[in-house]
Amino acid sequence: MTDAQAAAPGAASVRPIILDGTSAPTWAADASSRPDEDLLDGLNPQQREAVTYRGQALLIVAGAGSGKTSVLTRRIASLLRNREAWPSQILAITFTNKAAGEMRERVEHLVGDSARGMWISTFHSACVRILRREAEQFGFTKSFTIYDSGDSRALIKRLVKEHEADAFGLTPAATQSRISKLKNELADAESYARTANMSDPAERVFVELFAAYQRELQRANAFDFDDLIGQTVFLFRAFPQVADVYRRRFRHVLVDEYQDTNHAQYALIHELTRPPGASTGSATGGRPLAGSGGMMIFEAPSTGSGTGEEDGASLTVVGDSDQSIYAFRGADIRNISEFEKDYPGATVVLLEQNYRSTQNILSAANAVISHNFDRKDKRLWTDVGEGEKIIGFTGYSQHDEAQFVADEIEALRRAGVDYSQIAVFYRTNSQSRALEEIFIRSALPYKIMGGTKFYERAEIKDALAYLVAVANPADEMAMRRIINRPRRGIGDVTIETIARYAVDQQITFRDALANSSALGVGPKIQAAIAHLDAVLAEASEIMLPASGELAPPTAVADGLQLLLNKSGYYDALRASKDAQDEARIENLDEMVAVAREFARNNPEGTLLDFLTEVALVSDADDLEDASGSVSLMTLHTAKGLEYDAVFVTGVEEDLIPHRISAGEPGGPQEERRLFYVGITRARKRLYLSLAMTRAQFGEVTVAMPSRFLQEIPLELLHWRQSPGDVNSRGGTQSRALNARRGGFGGSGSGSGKRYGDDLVPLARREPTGNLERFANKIPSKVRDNGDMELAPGDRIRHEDFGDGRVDAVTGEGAKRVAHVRFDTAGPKKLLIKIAPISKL
DNA sequence: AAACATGGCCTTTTT
DNA sequence: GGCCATGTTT
Repeated sequence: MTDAQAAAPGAASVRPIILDGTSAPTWAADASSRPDEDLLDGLNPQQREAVTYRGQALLIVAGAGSGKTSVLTRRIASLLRNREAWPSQILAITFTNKAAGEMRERVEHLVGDSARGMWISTFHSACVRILRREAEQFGFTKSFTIYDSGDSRALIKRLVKEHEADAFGLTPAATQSRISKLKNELADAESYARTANMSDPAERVFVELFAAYQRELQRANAFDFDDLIGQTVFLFRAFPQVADVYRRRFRHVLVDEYQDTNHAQYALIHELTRPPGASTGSATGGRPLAGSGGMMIFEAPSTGSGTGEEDGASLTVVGDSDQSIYAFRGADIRNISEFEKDYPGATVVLLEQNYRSTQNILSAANAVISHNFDRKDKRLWTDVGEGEKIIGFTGYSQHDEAQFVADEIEALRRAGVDYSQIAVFYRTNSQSRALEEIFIRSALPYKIMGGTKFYERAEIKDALAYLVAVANPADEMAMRRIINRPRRGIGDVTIETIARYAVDQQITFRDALANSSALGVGPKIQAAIAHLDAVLAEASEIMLPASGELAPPTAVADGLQLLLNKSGYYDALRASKDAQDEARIENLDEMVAVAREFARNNPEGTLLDFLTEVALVSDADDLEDASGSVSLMTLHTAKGLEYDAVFVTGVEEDLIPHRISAGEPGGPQEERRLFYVGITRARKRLYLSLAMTRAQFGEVTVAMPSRFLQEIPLELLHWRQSPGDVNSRGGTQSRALNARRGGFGGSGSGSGKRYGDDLVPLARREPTGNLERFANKIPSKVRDNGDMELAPGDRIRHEDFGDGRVDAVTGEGAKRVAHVRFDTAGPKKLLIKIAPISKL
């Protein structure tokens, strides 16, 4: 979004009619001609109310799958269609960038181009936009850097070391999380010091660290994630006239996922929706009127709306306290539960009808969540019918469990369910590995959502640090990161020499490089420094042309390419013998491609825009679609999404509920909500799976079924293989060696309440095998069958599945896939290159 | 300064 | 099982 759009009509001088929302909308008498009639099609009465209600404050309590996104987008569309608001007067906050993109798309679909100029973004993105404009007001520049948690951890680590804070038991991680929590409460080092017990030396050191951290951020012209929100609030409070600009501008503020807002975000919303004008009093503005034929007519400024004062923006929040899963990062459920107190006169609309899931899935969800004692009772219902039973499965190991998931996905696929309509959830990111291994072997297309891996790779962080060094020369962290990458023979001693020189001369670290001859370092090192300085200077000419000029769209990509080439970064990787460095080159090429893609999508995008996007949209998956692939993600990432078929894996004690949260106040309840969120993502089919053993950092541990499983009524759940089946004597057989059970093997024998019992039919079991064998049956060494020639009819032997016959071979080269019918394990697809198979 | 070896720690979830 | 920090060697 450009500033030109941001400054669309109505920003300060023009104000459209705000309907008096205490009673029925003004067009109610003439329903037939209202321009938003079609927006109400297919909505139930509560949803209609949520779309059409006009007033200062509206809380929409939206149960899972109750159509809240639809309601929210239609509400925005109706404001626009009825000419109650200009696009530029709408601020909609979502939780993720992905959700923001989808909402924008849906609103555009409803109202077309007039959606342009709306702010639909996350809290963080919105605050960046505000801060970039206003940074000069309080000691920053608009080219500030955004520190992600990795960056701030690195900085804190350095400070902890410098302050020798570890002697007081302050680890970098603990310090970082404490600072983050405090910032979420809008505390700073001074205000915290006033309440802290300063006779405790550890407290004193912490306060010192906190203050030093904040100083360093300011010096580097940088904000961390929490600052983006907190400093915006600070800005609004310290400069009311600045705040008023935004208060006048945003007349309709809508916040999704309100149950997951923290105090700082709550305060921000409060500041934004407060009546403007207290500081300047010049509350004037023309008003556009809805004219026939879509013409806008502007009324002369009038004296306000009755009271003589301007109202605050109207606020709409949407949330569901049963889906609050971010307390760990400061989300305060009271924001939603006390909304009516915070906004007297607020109206509440309840959406309880679910349009997503079958009754069986909903009943299970209701049953689980009802175990949370501290909630208002709310029951989701549907009229789509019972649907399939929930399928349970217990694997012998995480790989066995993963194999079940893979097999079942193939079965769904054969039954006509598209891969893109299937998702696999897990509690912790590390669980994805076992699934990935099996999926790769099974040639099952998948996509990991939300894992920020790409941008966390060292080479990508290096590339970004080069860009930051150009964009924000004050950022010493970035400079320190790149100064010896690639190796230039510049070690700690030289770095400290430069840093000292910079302090002495009162210049930045970056500028100190320009005086390499004055540093008193050896000639080789001096030349290396001068070269780096020259490369950075050349790059900034490309990416940051002199004021007035506009950089060409390709500037960022070109500049990055130049930096990587002339710095010697590419050369160093190419010269390396390490096989991994080849992949690093590919990643960097990918990074350049991302920059070019960005230029295509944002022809006017600057280097800063690019860095902002990368910092805030850091998971690349938000940008790509997952069409044709199964989606893998954590339960947290799953919030807000829905799929025809959902697998919730690792439903074990110590995983969900996670062992760390078990002891925390409110922890088990939050974990239950997390499980609830997972369940309610499913439209038609839900699978709950677990493993009896799980390898956690080398060690194999025995896992117990999650307590949450017992909260699901027996009749809703069909165990394909229950925990009891697996625990029974003789039950340590690998599933892979068993005949395919085809949906009747387990026969629902186990129950959620009889784990470990021995009363399970054993007929189909074979007597061999032991637990260790299955604990980790994936060899870590890379296998390469790339050359194996296979043709339909060939007999093969697989390490786990036994003998089978090749039905067909598809794909090319490294991606050749064998379709094999195993004598006992049934049909499988195998990636030939890596499958543990041999020809017979 | 760089390359290599060892030992400790760990893992919750994310903008 | 892997990351990171520290220590040792060249």
